[in-house]
Amino acid sequence: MDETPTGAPGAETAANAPQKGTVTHRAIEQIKAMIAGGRLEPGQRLPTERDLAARLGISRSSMREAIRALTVLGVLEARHGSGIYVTQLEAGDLLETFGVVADLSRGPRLVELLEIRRVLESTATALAAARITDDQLSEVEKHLTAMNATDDPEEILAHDLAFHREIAAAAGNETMAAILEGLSSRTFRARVWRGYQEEGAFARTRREHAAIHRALAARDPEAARASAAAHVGEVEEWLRTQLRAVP
Amino acid sequence: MDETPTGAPGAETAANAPQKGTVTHRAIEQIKAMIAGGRLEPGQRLPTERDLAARLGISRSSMREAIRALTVLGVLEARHGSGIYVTQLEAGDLLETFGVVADLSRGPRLVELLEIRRVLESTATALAAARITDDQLSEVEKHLTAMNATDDPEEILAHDLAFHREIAAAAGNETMAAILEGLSSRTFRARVWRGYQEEGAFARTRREHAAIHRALAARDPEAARASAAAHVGEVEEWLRTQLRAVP
DNA sequence: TCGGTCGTAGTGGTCGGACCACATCGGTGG
DNA sequence: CCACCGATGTGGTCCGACCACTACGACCGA
Repeated sequence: MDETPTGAPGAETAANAPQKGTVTHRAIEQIKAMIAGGRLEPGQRLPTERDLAARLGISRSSMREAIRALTVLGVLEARHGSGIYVTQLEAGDLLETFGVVADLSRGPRLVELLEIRRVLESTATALAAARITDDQLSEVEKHLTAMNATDDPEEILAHDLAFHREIAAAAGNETMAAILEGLSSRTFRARVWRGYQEEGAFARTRREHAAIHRALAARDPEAARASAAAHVGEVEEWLRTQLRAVP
Repeated sequence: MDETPTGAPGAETAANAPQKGTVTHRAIEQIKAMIAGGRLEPGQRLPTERDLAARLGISRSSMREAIRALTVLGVLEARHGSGIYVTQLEAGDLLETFGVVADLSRGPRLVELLEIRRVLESTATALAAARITDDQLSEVEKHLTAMNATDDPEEILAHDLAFHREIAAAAGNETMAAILEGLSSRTFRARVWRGYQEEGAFARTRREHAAIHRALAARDPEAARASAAAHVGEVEEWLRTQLRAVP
């Protein structure tokens, strides 16, 4: 796959790629390649930092930077005193960084993100309407009633998040659920939500949630898609006018 | 705002976390917070590694790991000999890592990713049908004809990618375009595409591309959405049967 | 004066070593 | 048999040195 058996008695394995970018970048690519190539399975333990560094012929410092980067990306997981492991490479592991995108985006980007969320959320809700089990539905209802039973913004937000999370989970596409999770991350949600709810949108939000739940209970994908799209669309439109007013 | 007059373990220093996780993790959060809080603008130059390390009271090594991680995430950009800068925080900068997700996903995850691509691609194509300019349309046509004029798989793939890239760009949602870009990254596309095209799907692909182009030229969003969904759906369905056959 | 050249200071990139904090496992003694 | 404890190995942190590159200004020749 990547060997270059050209002479070179000294170096054997992995000693290819002349000198692209930084050595750390090279190390990152090597490890990613090992995983993509199946030489490292999810959950498997890697050699020690010192070993890895020696194998690629770089210092431990540089190797640590590479490992740290992959850790932040959700590809690796370092356990102090134990070792370095490949994550399960589940959607949740890898897409956690999606929240960073949402948190650092501003202005027009926020609207774009909401547009994407509208598309995905409506699709997920439609799928959920067709697949949701009774247990999952009752879980959704739990958060719905809890959300309507309090007026503590923090609590409302928490149940709101859980409400949509349950629906996304019921859609059966973990990757989609993970992305939606990122698009609803605490900070992102808080930034937009705060202003939105301050304008007395509680009642409207409540109606929209009720409509979504009704569609789910009726197992009506079309109604579910429409109500979810409208729900996100309301926030989206509000944000759009906000940006127009205060550019 | 947040001076740290050396030492003083008593802890004051506006806005600082006690001692969660690793110091590197703390540094990452601090820098992210600085950007999210507007204290660091896109394109702005950061203090030197040595300075930053001193300010947060950590070693340069740890600070370097933090910077490296943020660099890989597309938040920062290090220029050898010059300094460290905040990226423009455009969709492309931050979502580059999305390609990693696509490259490392396997099995059922691949289908999920294609499902997401189908949803987003069809939406983007529909939007493009309503907004595309004549110039952009001719650009799309260029890649379409070039794609049909050769039988070199590599070249076909390149023009295929460009074809969809142009359409995504015409949709006017940079973030969506960036995500789709990641979902069509070279390696991801190559892994799925290769097998798909080996089964003589060229003709079918050609027809589907023609249909998409026709819808765009007619400025017909509905037709565009349908043809794009069908296009991705074909690949998706093929992959689904593949996984069923060889689990 | 103008233009290019060359030093030099400052920056990120790399390295090696040292020590600390924690997890794990085996042996020990009850 | 179990609880304890120490040894060992691992990642986490720090330090100091040096290299490679960039930026900028002083210098020199035309």
